[in-house]
Amino acid sequence: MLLIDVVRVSEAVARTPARLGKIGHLAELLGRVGPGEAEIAIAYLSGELPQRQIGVGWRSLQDLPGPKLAATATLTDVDALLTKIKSVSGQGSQAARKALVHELFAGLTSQEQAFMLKLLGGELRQGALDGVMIEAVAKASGAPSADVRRALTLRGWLPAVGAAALAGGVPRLKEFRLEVGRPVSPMLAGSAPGVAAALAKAGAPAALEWKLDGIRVQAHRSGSEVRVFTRTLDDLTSRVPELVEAVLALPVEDAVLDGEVIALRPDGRPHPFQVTAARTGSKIDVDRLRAETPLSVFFFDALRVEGADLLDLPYAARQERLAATVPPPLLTPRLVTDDVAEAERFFAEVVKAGHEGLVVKALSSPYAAGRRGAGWIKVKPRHTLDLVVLAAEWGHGRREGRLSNLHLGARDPETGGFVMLGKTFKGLTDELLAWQTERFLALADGPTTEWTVHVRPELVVEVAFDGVQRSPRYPGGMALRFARVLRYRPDKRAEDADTVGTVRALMI
DNA sequence: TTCCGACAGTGGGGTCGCAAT
DNA sequence: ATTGCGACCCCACTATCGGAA
Repeated sequence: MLLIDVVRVSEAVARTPARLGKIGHLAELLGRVGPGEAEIAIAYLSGELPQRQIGVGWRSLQDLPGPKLAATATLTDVDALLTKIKSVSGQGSQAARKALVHELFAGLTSQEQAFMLKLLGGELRQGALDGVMIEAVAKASGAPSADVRRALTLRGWLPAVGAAALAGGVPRLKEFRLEVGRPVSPMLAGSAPGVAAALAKAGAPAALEWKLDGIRVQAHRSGSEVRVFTRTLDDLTSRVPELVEAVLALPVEDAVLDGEVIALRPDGRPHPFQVTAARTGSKIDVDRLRAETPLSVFFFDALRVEGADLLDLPYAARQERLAATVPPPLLTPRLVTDDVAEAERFFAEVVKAGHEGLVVKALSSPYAAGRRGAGWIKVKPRHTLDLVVLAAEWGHGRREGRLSNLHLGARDPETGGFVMLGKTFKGLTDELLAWQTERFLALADGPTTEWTVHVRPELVVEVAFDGVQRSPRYPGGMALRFARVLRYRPDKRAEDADTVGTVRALMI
């Protein structure tokens, strides 16, 4: 199949707003792709590469050669070149990689170049990712989408699942099973503004588990072999020896467990997330780091124990198997209750202990991987500040032509100026985007670049955030974590905004 | 007919490893 | 030694479609 065929379908999908329409376009193409190229087509059309990452980002995509006139590149040709690009590493590799990227683009028409640019830049934005592609694979293969979804849960990679479905339908999909050593798509949590709302969603009684601010881990053990995977199914094994040892010490030969690793201080309170991230992100000199910043692990689910798959069992039954497998110090603290007041007390307790919050879990829900359903609901405390808008950046995609991303500042009473604490684009409705674009242009003042409009510091905005973290980037040495706009405060002036001192007092 | 669950899009801060400067 | 880039960790929120109620 030619690349141009895929490009045309991608463009049609992007033009079609209706999901069913997108699915129709995708399924039509999947119906005519050959078995050798199905995986490539599915990957490209869901914005991914069969190679996953190839070490080429936006910077490596500058200064590309001009287009060819005739579209002759096949999917196989392009795939082979991408594999070659990925395989290049070592001294002088950047020049070699650049030459190969050059070669790739020189063989494409301008239409194909535009597509590859977006695909490699991770910005395909055609309104179809895994969720839509699952339906397209189902339609093209004749298999129920539930079977496709189930296979994806167990395999974690849709192009492989889709190719199998197209080649062999339901029987081939049924061959995907939970395998020790191969990661499963992890179950994710939705969110609720408070404990009571979360209990209402999950249905009482529900289980409340501590939410630890660390790294999600899926641990697989088969005999003396242990492997650990992250939320995105990357292998983390070599970076977390403590976890490997803990799993090897369990009284089972065969298990798949879900949990969180976190760096705790000697007094048992958690380090800031940055400390855990730095520790789990390092693969050099892990033994030395381990002595300085040991990791603890807390498990909260069991997907398989001694040959028995537990995914379809209700939460309560999985908990029983977990408790029978893992010693109490390695279990995530939890409480089962239907009493809102008791739940609120538990929430206050976990926050006081320095942790992130709670995850509220329905007792009956199976391990529904990959979807943020109502089975698990997270609850976190929320801070707010009144900050001053210092500048705004032009948006992209559906926010094109609107000033979108706000630069937020706290008042500095000593200098009379403002100290930038970070940016946010979250919480803005279309109406608010239109309003602020107009307002900011009227307030424009100071240096204005291609992307940024600086404004007179007059508008006060109420911002919610999860915490204040140490920052190497911003002048105050601190930044807001997960900042989002709640509302503008036309009733407040810049002199009424919160000060740097207030923010500093919130830093961990 | 209305409601609501699932999805895609729009980006945020921080850290590491690696290659180039 | 320092810097820039790419890849991953953590993530919140709104708009929209289409099936459920």
